[in-house]
Amino acid sequence: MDADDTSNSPAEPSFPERVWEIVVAIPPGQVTTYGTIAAVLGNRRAARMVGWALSSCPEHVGEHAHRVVNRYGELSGGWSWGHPDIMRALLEDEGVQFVADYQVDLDRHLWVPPLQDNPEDSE
DNA sequence: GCTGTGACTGGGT
DNA sequence: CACCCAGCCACAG
Repeated sequence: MDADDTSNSPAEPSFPERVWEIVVAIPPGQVTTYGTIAAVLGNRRAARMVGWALSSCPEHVGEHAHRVVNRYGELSGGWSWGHPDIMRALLEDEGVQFVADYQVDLDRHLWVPPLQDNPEDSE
């Protein structure tokens, strides 16, 4: 059989697709980290891919991207809005508390998405 | 096709 | 929390 079969549609969600699904599922007033999303997807080391996915995400996903921060709760991708202050305003508007001008209180707003179906990653 | 870079993380110091 | 190092994958030059 030929390997070129574009008519086939496995409909298998790719990595960035799953990232966007989780990002848009983050409830208001809550935040999550790149590593958490990557871990739920089954690849904790894929945190970089999460960032890449968000940097190349559709506009509707960008509406939720402000709820994604790094492991220290810092607005690492704040400049993607033109200025971190914009991202901070969005989070504060949802009731998120900050321990610094550009650092959220993870101990209070850290949200963990529901584990996906990933038999792999036994760490 | 190799190299550098990146919205990252974890562990050690 | 800060700095250094190593691992991870995808994309741009």
